[in-house]
Amino acid sequence: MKPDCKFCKMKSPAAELLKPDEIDTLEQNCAQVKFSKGETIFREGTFATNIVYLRAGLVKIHMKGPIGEKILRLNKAPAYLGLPTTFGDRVNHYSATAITESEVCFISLDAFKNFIYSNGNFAYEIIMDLCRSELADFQRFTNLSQKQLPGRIAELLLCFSNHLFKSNAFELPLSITELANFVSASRESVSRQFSELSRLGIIELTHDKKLTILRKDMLDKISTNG
DNA sequence: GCATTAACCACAG
DNA sequence: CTGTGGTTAATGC
Repeated sequence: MKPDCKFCKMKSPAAELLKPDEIDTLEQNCAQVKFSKGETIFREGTFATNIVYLRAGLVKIHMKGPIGEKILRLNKAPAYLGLPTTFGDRVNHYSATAITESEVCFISLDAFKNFIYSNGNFAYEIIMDLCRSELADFQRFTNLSQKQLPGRIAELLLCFSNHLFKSNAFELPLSITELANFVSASRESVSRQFSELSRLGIIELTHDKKLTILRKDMLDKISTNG
């Protein structure tokens, strides 16, 4: 699909700083693709030949661990999906899979590099973006490794509610098994934890994975004391 | 010891 | 893929 970068409403903060001639270059070096739920956008172990930008949708970033699959984070549009995997090495160190229908722009690596060399403001935005996600990751991984399971689950639900969906009611974007891979726990333990939270009246979870947070105050407490 | 936490196994829906 | 029950190893009081 032919992109229309000039008038794109989903430009990244960095791309907003590109000059008109650079936008033209971007347009000529960018391909827009739709992915449906469950489709792989790029796969661990394959060559990373493009910059991948998520302009719509929700994506999970995941990699194979010694035991099994590990979900590293969820990315909501707008976001670059593969900067570390593209600049850090020639092969992808992780995979990206669409969780909802998604729209992705593949940008030629050379064009993107040239923007970084020639446009300092652009480069600065990219660095900020990378730093913010590194800080968020540091926070998440220390919390993950030091909180007990109830705290990890509570934190995850609060994150969904506060940042991802900005609502107290939402549909769980991942299966229980995936949630377990996300918080580094067994699927059985996660399942039990949800039962427990329901039993205590803190959440309500229907069979079609619609979740409502009834007692956010309790979740906050569990997340903190985790 | 005794209690708690969470993984592993098995089996049913 | 989920949910539950039984069992078990590790850890803390």
